[in-house]
Amino acid sequence: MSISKEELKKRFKKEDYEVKLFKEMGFIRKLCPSCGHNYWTLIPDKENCGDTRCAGGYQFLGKKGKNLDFDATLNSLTDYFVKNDHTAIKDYPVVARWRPDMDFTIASIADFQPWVLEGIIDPPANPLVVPQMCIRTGGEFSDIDNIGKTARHLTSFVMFGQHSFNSKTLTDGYWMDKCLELNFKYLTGELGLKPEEITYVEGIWSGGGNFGPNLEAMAYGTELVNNVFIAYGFDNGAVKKLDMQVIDVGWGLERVSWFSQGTPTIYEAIFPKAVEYLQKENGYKADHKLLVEYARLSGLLAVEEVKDLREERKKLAKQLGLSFEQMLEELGPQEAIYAITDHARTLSMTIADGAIPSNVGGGYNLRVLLRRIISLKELYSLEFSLTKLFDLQIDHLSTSYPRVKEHMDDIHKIIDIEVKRYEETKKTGRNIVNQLLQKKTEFSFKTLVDLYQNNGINPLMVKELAREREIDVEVPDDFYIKMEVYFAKQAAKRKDGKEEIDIKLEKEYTTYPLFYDDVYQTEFESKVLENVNNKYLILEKTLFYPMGGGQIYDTGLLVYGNQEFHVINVFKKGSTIVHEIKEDCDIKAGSAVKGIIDGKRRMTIMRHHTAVHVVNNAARKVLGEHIWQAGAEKTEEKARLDVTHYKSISFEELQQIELKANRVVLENRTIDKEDKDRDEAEKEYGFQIYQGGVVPGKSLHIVSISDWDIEACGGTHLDKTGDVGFIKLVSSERIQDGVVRIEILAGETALKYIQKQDTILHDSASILSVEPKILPKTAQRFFKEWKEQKKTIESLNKKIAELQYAPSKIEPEKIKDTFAILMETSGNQKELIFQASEAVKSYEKGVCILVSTFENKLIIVGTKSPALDINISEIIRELSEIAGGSGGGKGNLAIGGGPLTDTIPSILEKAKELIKTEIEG
RNA sequence: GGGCUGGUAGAUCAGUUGGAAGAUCGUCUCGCUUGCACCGAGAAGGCCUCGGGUUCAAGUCCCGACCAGUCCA
Repeated sequence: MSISKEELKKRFKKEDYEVKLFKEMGFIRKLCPSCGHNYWTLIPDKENCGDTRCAGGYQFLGKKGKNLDFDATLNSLTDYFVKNDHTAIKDYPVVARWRPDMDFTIASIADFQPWVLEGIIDPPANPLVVPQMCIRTGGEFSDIDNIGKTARHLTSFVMFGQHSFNSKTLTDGYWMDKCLELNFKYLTGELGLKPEEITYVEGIWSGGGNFGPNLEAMAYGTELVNNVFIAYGFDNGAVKKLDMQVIDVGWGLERVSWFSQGTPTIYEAIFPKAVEYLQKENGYKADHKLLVEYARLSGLLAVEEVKDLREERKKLAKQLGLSFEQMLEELGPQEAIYAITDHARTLSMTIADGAIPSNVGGGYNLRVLLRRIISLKELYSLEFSLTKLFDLQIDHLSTSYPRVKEHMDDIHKIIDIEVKRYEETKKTGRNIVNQLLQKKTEFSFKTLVDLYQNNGINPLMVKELAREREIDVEVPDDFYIKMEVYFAKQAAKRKDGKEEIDIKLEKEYTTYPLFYDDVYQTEFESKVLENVNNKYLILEKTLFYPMGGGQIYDTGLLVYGNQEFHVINVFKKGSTIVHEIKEDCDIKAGSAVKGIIDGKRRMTIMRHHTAVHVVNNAARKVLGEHIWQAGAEKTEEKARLDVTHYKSISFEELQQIELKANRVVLENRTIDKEDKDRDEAEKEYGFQIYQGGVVPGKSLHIVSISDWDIEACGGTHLDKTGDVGFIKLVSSERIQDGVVRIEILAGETALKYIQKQDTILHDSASILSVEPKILPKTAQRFFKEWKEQKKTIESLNKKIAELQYAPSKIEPEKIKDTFAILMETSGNQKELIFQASEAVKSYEKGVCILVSTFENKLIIVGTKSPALDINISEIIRELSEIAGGSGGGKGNLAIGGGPLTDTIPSILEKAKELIKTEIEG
């Protein structure tokens, strides 16, 4: 399926790239001797393609162009493209809830995958532009460690998407000629470049099984924008033209802004205030000349090719006439400042859109970012206020992305909690390392790996702590790389969505969903459109709700003449609703059938579903604005709702949520349901409607509970909140860091649950013969008494043993100079141990073997004086075997036993014999 | 999504091949000393997270649940 880039390259000839613009302007095609790519230029004797490495680094630094800051760049691009017949649409959240395959939005085209690109729904406009904020915390573009060192990489950036869609039905778009014309006009007209300063480099873009030509615009040693034309895909190994051809141009907004300002790095071009704040607080003044020189050359860093930049940077230091150490000392703090400001910006953006730092998924990347901020701060002893830093970045983002400011409180709160958590981790880490240091002075590689993987203590922390005790711990230079080798990479098994039942339909039908019209209806009449294998029926219209949106399917009957068929599963295949029948069913296509759904079951499911919507907002009201739905399930038995939250929900909070939810039920609010155009709905209500993940389709089923909750939801809902009856929150658990699950019951299931709880309470109270309301107090009293009495018994037993086994009270048998006490007694194992040790205490040479029956088994305990040299463990083992068990011990004590309770006499007999043999011979 | 680690006194943690639950700090009492980590003597404080299983015997071994921490995609 995948073909190498080299092979793809052969498919594209000069003609495939020679757009109208090139012909009209007289661009000529040349081959770059440095990188081997073909490129287009207006200068006949141009020596190279103009890409960073070919041109010897960035040439625009220190050169002021149009001087557009972040927001001005955004406006400039938007205005230009709107003027040129594009529609500017609202950006999508950076948390990619509509994409099960990714955590964060990583490109503007991601907004339209999969449904638009697959032709299932139309794009919101065509052509369009979208200022899409994207998050990239690693992967093929840059390692997180390199942020700040490369002058150009950010973990969050705006991909200003310029998209044009072309298919049989989408005819308003444009293709390469127009795209390059627009591109050229923007670069020359708006950015003020001279035509001959621009080169276009030919390339092949490929991704996700598709590919196409692309032309990168270069100027002053930097790539400004890549014009990608997704035109081809594969069909059974053969190349085919795609039904939907898309222009995917992602303007790197920050890159363009940086270019126009010519600052040393992208960071001071985009968020100068935050960078300045950190510099000022620390009295840090970078050597500007050095910085510019470094930044110019930093473009040459082979970030995309190697993970570890160290070797590359050593070469760079040499070019700057510095030793590597000197360079680190000069630039280290500055690079840290860049990284810190970058990370704060990304955290602000992501948290605003509902992400939470955690230990799984995308949340983990956020945790790493925050921990890096703190580590870098400590490493360079930087002084600054985190709050102020975040405030500055929130401000910077909020001009163009006002929602960030709206979530300012959440951002501060979540950061605060996460910082505290990190401090806890470091504290326990310190304890563990210090304990290890008391025991040993050497740390093996394995120990270091364990500390890192299990406790989050990185090797440098170990080294640091060891140094305090003047112990040197050797940390390999390439620790992290070694570690990866150490753990042969476990192939991550991606769970592939859901198992879809594979049935072949003659064609795709659009089943009319009756269940939206009147949700309380239970009977309908319809016509069979197709019967597959006498097992699956397709109807013209149906009341049966198919599995989807976390709501379980309906069950019921289909009646044909006097025959009844049970519907046991209902699912959607495209726009067709398929009914699975339990019995063999030979109803022919075209027949009229009557459908009856299990109304009681449906009603329960609807109660649960509506309850989930009610609880969702109640949770938001109680816990905070950062609450987003992270999953839900509604069945007949119960409903559950997963929401994003940074800690466990307390019992009190759960009760508060329950109270608020039930108030909404009692207020009997109206629930409106309407189908709305997707763009219109998004525009009107925002992305908040996508609580349950995005539902495909051009139009959305919007369910709104008056003044409470609005969601795009394909499920069936009640007309009034009062119909829910009553909501009971059963429990909450933290299913992972950052996500809590609430279990919800509604209506009769809720009542039944309460009754069950009531029974438990009633039964417990009657056992103790108390009123239920004083049960806790009574339980507490009993528990306390039980503990006290346990202790009393223990101390009494000790006393009894002392008295009972005093030398005056017992008559030991004398074998040579040894006193032997062999007898049956009563008590549990612990009591026998007391007794036996008490018995031998008074003798220089004594041995005691006690046997007791306890819980239908024999317990045998033996003790001896330290001075007596016999193998007590062996004796007890032999005796225990008589009882059908085994035993053993160590030192002066041995314990054993067995199930045969009638063997006591023979055990005592044997005991005497064994001891005699041991002592006498 | 895939792993890994841990849960024992109020806190921080020991606990050997399964065989009598421990230390340090803190608390309390007494003594000494007027003091901001003083010293001495003593005491209280444990459903060893929970539920199963194996065993004569489980804090310890096996399975499951819950809680917490952590690493990687």
